[in-house]
Amino acid sequence: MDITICQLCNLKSSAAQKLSEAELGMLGENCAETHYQSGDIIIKQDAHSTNVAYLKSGLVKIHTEGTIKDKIIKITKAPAYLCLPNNFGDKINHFSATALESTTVCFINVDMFKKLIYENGDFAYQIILDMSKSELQNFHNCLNNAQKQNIGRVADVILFFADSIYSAETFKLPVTREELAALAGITRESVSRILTELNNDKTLDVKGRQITILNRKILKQISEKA
Amino acid sequence: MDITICQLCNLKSSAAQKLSEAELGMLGENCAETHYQSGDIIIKQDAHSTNVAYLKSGLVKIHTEGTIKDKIIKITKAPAYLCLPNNFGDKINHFSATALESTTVCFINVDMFKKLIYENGDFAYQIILDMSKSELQNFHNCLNNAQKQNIGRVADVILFFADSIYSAETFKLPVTREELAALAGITRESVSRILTELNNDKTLDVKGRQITILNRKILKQISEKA
DNA sequence: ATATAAATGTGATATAACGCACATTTATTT
DNA sequence: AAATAAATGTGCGTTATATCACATTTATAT
Repeated sequence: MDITICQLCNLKSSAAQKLSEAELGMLGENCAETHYQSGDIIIKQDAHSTNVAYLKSGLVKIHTEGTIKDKIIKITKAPAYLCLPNNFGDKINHFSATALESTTVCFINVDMFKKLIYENGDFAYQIILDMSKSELQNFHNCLNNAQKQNIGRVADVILFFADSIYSAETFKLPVTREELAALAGITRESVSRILTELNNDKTLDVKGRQITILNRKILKQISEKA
Repeated sequence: MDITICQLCNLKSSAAQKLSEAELGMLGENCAETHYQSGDIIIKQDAHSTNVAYLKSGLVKIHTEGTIKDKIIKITKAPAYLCLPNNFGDKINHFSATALESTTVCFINVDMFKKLIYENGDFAYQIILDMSKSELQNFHNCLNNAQKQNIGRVADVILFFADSIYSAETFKLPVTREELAALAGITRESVSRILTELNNDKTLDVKGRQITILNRKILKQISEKA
């Protein structure tokens, strides 16, 4: 395993920011940085979880390979730990993670990570905070996919990219229509039809993967009520 | 706040089992035990979260009050912390918790809980383990409700009660058809129709809320493939 | 014990969404 | 540049499920 200089890293997680110089030194000795291109698999479902994955830069999708179709659980932007729950308990990866753009991931030895939790309360608390936020986010998504009709789900996904990923009213989708469908939990065809409809409405401007929100108010209404 | 004698409690959480006598003493001084009857609200959505809720005995539903209909996120059996993510971050309850039977809950001062995380690595690690398991469970539910058709969701809920709650092939549902529907994310009418169907099939024996699994193999198949 | 409310079952109808087929556009490869 | 593959859009029939309406049973209150 390569040695990484965590002390000099300017993309530390909120938890790692709580570590002492000595602890960062230990972390660096048990940490390997890896680069991925769009489409590369970072974490493979059902494999044995060997390391904690920290997404230092880039964008990934967390997904499960179902018997029939893929379901995208969520899109995660750096900085973030990837699927921490994979690393505890049964230590089997319950999900896959795949890069959606050029990304950098630090793999941290689980035992070292555990050691830091044991020894540094500040670190442990930050991890708990992270997990709490992540779980609430997941609940939100889950509810979303449970009680809305298709157009509402699509509106929600568009707003998610605009607000949580790009912080912009215009952006290029990092996913295919197929993936957008897997994220919203609907079919590719329905995504197509709905985007066409929202484009005709002048709620969105859709040019391939380039999306511009033209009427945020309406989009939000659709997301909330439909 | 009443003083509770945590040292003598024989229903300690896996995390609390890691505490020293002194720490248990502190915990007891910041802990109040409350009893609830079926239907009583334990945690109210949107309220300010003031305490960590530990479910010492009983059964509760975690739910959100949507604009139109209620959605039951999950059913939680003692022993378990109730919605830990509510207590960190924004400290607003994102969910409600309501008793489904006679239950006992210990309310623990958040600052004390935080102190224990900071000071006792074993405790912190157990909490992280708990949260990991809980999150994986939630993901499972979420996927369930995302990719199955109604009969599969109902089969899943029945298997959940049989395996995770009662560990028995015959049991009395602790919920109405309406709540069963809110849990499966479908309508009350669909639940009725499906239970009738499974009863006619001889997959289940349905007598009101008394359910007996007659053909587990088929039920499992339905749960997995439909 | 009777009255009232809540929970449940079931038919008829409406509708959202899927699945299929195929045309068309956009990427990728050779 | 040409050829191949992948991604996307769209019409149409099918289907699962919601919704509405009302009968019936079960629970709760008076």
